[in-house]
Order: sequence, then C-alpha cells, then structure tokens
Amino acid sequence: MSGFENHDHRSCIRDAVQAAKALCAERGLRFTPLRQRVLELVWQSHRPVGAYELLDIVKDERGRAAPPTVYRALEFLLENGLIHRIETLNAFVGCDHPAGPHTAQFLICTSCRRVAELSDDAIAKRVRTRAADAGFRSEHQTLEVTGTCEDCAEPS
Amino acid sequence: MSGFENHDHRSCIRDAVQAAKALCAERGLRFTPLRQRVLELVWQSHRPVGAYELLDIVKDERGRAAPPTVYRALEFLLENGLIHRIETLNAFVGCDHPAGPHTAQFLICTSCRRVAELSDDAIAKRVRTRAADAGFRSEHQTLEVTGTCEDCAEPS
DNA sequence: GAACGTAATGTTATAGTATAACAATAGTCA
DNA sequence: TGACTATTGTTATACTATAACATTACGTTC
Repeated sequence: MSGFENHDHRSCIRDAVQAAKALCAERGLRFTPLRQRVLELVWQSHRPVGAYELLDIVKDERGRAAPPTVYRALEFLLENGLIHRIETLNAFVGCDHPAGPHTAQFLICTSCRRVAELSDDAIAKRVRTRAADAGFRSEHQTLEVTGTCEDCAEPS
Repeated sequence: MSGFENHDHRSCIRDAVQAAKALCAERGLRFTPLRQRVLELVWQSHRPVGAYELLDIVKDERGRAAPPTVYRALEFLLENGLIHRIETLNAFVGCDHPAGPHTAQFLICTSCRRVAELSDDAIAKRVRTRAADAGFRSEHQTLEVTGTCEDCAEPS
C-alpha cells in the first residue's frame, strides 16, 4: 500500500488500530481511548496532520484538551512506531507497517499533499556505509522526498 | 572538508564569504552587509545555528533587529544555496560547496552537535529511482542522519 | 476491596520557531 | 531628478512544542 493507490481507506484505519492493539498487548502497553483516537485521526487520510489540527478535533470531541494532551499521545505513538513524524512539514502520518523497527523513506506529493512510505533497506544501508566512510556511526535516518505523485502528474 | 576534521576554521568563513560574493556577482544579486553578516554567523562553527540565536547576535551588533531581519537573510542564503536548513533541528549550517545546485546529505553528531555534509549522487540517484518505481517524480530530497562522529566515538 | 504506587491525563503557563502586513529606506536606471 | 524596485525596519501575530505541577485512573498487593 503506497498511499497513492486507490484503496478502501476505512480498512487502513481499522488495520492500524488492530495492529496497534496487538502491538500494545504484546508489549504490555496501554492503548488508551485517547491514544486510539489520536491514531485514528492521524489515519483519517494519508496526508500528514499537524498536532494542533488534531488538538482542535480532540477538543471538539472531549470538550477539553490542551497541547500536551495530543503531544503526549503522539509521543507514545511515535515511540512505538505506530506513526511517523514528517520533519519537513512538522506533521504526522500513520506508519504503514508498524511491526518492527524500520528505516522509512517518505514521498511527499506537493500537489495533493499525500505521503507514501518506502522501506528500502538498500538505500538505508548505502547511507550507513557512506556515513561510515566518513567515520560516522549512524543511528537514525530521516529521508523525505518532495515531488509529484502519479495521480497528480500531467497525463502524458 | 567534512566538518569533523581538524582545520583552520577561519578559512572556512573567509572562503564561504568569497564564494558568496562571487556567486552573487555572477547572478547579479546584492550581497548586502546584513546578508554577509548572517552568512558569517552561520559559519561561526560547523554546528547548526538557530534563527533566534542569530537574531540575538544581530541585535547586539546593530542595536535593532526583529525576526524578519534574520529570516529574510536566511531565505536569501537558502535560495542561493549558500546555506542549508537542517530540518530535524530547525537550524542552519553553511553549505560546503555552494557552486551549483546539489543534493546533500547531512551527518549530525548528537554528541558534539557538529554537522558534516555529504554529496553522494549515487544515493540521491538511487532514491530518485526507487521513488520513480512508485510512480513518483522527485523534486527535492532531505536526508539527515544522526549518530556519532569519529571524534566523539569511544576510542576502541 | 482498601491502600498504595505508578501511569496517564488535566491544566496553566511559557518557550521556541516562523510569517503576514505595511512603512521606511536605499539602490538602480531612464 | 524622478520613478521604480529591492531591501530592511517595525509591529503584530500565527504556529509548534514543552515545562511543571495537579488530578485521575489503573493495577497490584495484602
């Protein structure tokens, strides 16, 4: 699932919640209503969503909420690999395959604003190698590509 | 020059200013005192520097300055490839080789906070190719790696 | 199931990053 | 010189994120 393809999006959300429940059960973590709700909201689309956008919705739904409410939920979801942060946008997207730790690359369409996640270990490895050549031990990679997705490209 | 190696740093600043002057002359752009000063300040070290950190210094030196003062100078320098923005840090570093447009990769040492710039076209190309496989036309890549530089690594 | 300890959330305040909008000034060129 | 444009000044505000402490909910032990 690239995020750019047509698909039944409701199943994306459902699957994400299911995966999160399974993962939290496995790790003995609490998947609270707030955390679940924030995860669902992040998954409303394949577009990155800002923390304050989430906050507005959570406020509407709960009648109360302050930035820490949503930032803490986001932190939990990030820590457990259930969502990703898009650094170039200061926003968050659901993770496509939250099972284990993985290095991801993001394709950000500047036209429709959707984001797709790649998981190309060869790229990650090559980056680690080149860094090592410079005497650098890599810990974490952030790779974000902006451009135009297939749907938004000029029909040729 | 990796930014991690020992070097005469004054020449880094001098070279950066010279390169900027040449580039601006070539393109018919105005390398104003403010722009030059901000470039010099960004080059004070190989560590990324925040906009408000620059602002404080500029304020001291000119007696007046507001955020737009420094942000506009930074924007000019960014547009012309004289500096880079480190997205994961919301901060700015000088560009090692501001001649032409290029894709850069950044190695960010979490210990000493210095940043080195790679310019590995093979990585950039591989990323473009994999993106293209997903039907995505790449325009710009952001690649930032955190880890430990040689100087900060445990002596083994 | 009562008491305790811990994790999660609530609440208030503030820090940090960035831009909009309009005014004033400086440089350029006919 | 005068008109035009680019640059900088100035004020206000938007957006993003966290610190610090209070309260509530949960889980465990006895």
